[in-house]
Amino acid sequence: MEFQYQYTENWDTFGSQCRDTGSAPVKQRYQANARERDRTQNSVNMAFNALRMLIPTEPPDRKLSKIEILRLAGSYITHLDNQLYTGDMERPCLRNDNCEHKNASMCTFCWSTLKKERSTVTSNNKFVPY
DNA sequence: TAGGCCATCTGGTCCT
DNA sequence: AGGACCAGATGGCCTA
Repeated sequence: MEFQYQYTENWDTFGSQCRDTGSAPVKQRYQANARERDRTQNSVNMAFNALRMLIPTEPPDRKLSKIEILRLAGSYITHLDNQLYTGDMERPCLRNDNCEHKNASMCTFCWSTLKKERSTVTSNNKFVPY
């Protein structure tokens, strides 16, 4: 492909280029690129931002990559599910034997809460964050 | 400098 | 036919 549909803010300039090349598909491709940009920015990224807002972190404004958002969201759902299962919101949600993880370790979110509550965590603490 | 992350472009596929 | 969605490619930026 000789013509590169690089992003430009100036549609007038781009339009004239289209006319110069006499290529209608070029304009269609440009418009498709613009739609895809808009979809990525306004749909995909906003969804990631909305999901990010629901994930507690320390500090709260910690920067998360998209893959981290997805992984932590999954972990957080598991955390909430565990708390719902035990019905105890005060104690850490230790995993039970029925879940896929056989070891009784503390989840990231309980671990984070515990660290905030205690100024120091003793080295012989049996809980292992996952 | 290598690796991770991201935005953007692109072409294919599916849907209306 | 045109738009939405998706995945691969690419290049730029940032950080350890």
